[in-house]
Amino acid sequence: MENTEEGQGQCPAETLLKQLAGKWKPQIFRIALAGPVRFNALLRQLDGSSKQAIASALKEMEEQQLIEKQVIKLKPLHIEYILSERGRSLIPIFRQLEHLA
Amino acid sequence: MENTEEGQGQCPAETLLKQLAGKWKPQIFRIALAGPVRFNALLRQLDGSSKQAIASALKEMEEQQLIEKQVIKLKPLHIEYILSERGRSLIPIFRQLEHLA
DNA sequence: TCAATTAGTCAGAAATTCTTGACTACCCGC
DNA sequence: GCGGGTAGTCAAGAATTTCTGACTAATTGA
Repeated sequence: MENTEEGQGQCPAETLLKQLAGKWKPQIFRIALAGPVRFNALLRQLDGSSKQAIASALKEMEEQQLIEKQVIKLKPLHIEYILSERGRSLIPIFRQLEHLA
Repeated sequence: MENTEEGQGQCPAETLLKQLAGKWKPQIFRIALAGPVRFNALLRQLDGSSKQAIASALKEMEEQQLIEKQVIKLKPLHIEYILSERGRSLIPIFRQLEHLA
């Protein structure tokens, strides 16, 4: 069944939990805390991950404005992902989640 | 493949996110904030849910000590689910998740 | 006794998510 | 041109999660 942008409007926390949770998103977020990340670097760091899963996680996180994509016009053409302003605003709650776990 | 208690030890936030996120857990948590809940009441409130999904969400949340099960020995034998101490300790972060969404 | 409500469990199908491997496209060095 | 690194996309199958419907079992009221 197609879930055509059908929102879970009753529960606001659910929205944010969906954006942060998932198989790879928490780790991507944690790594991005330390600075810009690149696609293949993530793939190497996240053991057992796949291009597809990383690409789709990054895409969703970009759509939800957690991260931003930056094209670095260098010799081999790099693409960096960094936390957006909204992403940075979630750092405190992410830290709390880490401490309360 | 069996995921035999293989932990995502690198990312502590992931642990908590997994416990709170999911299709029904955020809503169950939110409803439980207001007071004791019962199985069939949840089923009626959570539109589109199924016994199986609610039962398994409650079971997981109980294992993770977010909620507690209480048998009320009354005429038709009720079972109430209430937030445990750990569950109550997560209320502030849940509220923050709601406000930041 | 029959139907209804309580709280589930179980098996099978459907939906979603993830992994694997092949492939594209650009740039660089040899 | 060939191999290797950059960043992906696509299709197919596997794994996981969820829904549906049938069923259990105890209690209650008619």
